[in-house]
Amino acid sequence: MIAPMRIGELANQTGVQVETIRHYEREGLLPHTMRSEGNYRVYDESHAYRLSFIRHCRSLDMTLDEIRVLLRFRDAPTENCGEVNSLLDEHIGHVAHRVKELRQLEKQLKALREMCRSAQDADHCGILNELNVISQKQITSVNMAGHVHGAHPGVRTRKSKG
Amino acid sequence: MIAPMRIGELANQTGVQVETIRHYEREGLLPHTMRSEGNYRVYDESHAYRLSFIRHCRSLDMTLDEIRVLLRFRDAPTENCGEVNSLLDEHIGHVAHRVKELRQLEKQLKALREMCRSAQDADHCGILNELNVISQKQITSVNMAGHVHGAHPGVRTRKSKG
DNA sequence: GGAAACCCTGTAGCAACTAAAGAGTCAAGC
DNA sequence: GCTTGACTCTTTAGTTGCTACAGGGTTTCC
Repeated sequence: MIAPMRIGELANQTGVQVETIRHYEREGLLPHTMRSEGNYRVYDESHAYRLSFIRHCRSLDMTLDEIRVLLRFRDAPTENCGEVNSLLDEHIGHVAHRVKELRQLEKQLKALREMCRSAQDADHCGILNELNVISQKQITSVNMAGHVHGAHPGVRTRKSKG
Repeated sequence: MIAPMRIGELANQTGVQVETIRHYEREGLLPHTMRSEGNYRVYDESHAYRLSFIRHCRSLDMTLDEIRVLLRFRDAPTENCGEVNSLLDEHIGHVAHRVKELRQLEKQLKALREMCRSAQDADHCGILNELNVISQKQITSVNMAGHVHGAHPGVRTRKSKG
């Protein structure tokens, strides 16, 4: 039995925001669904699965483009999946690269932090001094090559309207 | 001797793109400078230092907001710099957190990759099957908490106009 | 004096959403 | 039968830190 549902229920079932679902439709990751008389989107279980698939890929930090490729193979089960493998290999490479970068960064930051173990006047603050001094040298040394991102996410502060 | 220069020379001296410099001015990280007769921005060494400071912080993956705070203390050298310390501590925390996340992610991806050691028909592809199966469980398990970002950077492909 | 190199402002694009405005739909209660 | 509230719709703008135009003005050099 295929239970039809509206976008709100799909959102509840999957834990994905309503706006995000509509966004995925616009982006072509979810199909344009049937509409009810009142022009509401109508979903069933298969959409829930597809959406979960997408979110799982996202939780693995894949881009929507990458996911698009995976969905293509998911939709065409007889095709050779070598491309799936190489996509994943590349993605693993990016993640590994970013890990290396961030660990280096962590080291640098901790060294910097050591410059000022206790709070003092800012003109004696080792941190600010150090940031001033090194400036010239390593600009763009850690310049986010690859595709695994910098230090700041979507910063979902979620201040909400509580 | 303070050598005045225009934006292009500042860009050359610091290795920062012209547009980026203007961007920092708009964002209030660099001051609105004097203008020449022809309405050109006029810079001196102090601007170069400030810009290098900013870029160094950026290379440490700080946000412009964080850098704004640091600049405030850099500009007011007599204030207590405890906030500088805690800003850095927080930032280190975010980076460390993201490193942990990414290493976990790397593990997951490698495990996933093992599901399909050789290319085969997609309906037998262990990767796609696995992505379908796990879907339900760990949605939002790696959900980019903190502020150290996901797997994809500004993707500066830098295709350029060579 | 004319071309090349530089600079200006303003706007739009990237990724992957998130939020909000302004309107329509639907179920329940009085 | 009418209102209230929850839900949904589309469209648009905001987030971050730039980057890349378009369509002009200025300077410099030959």
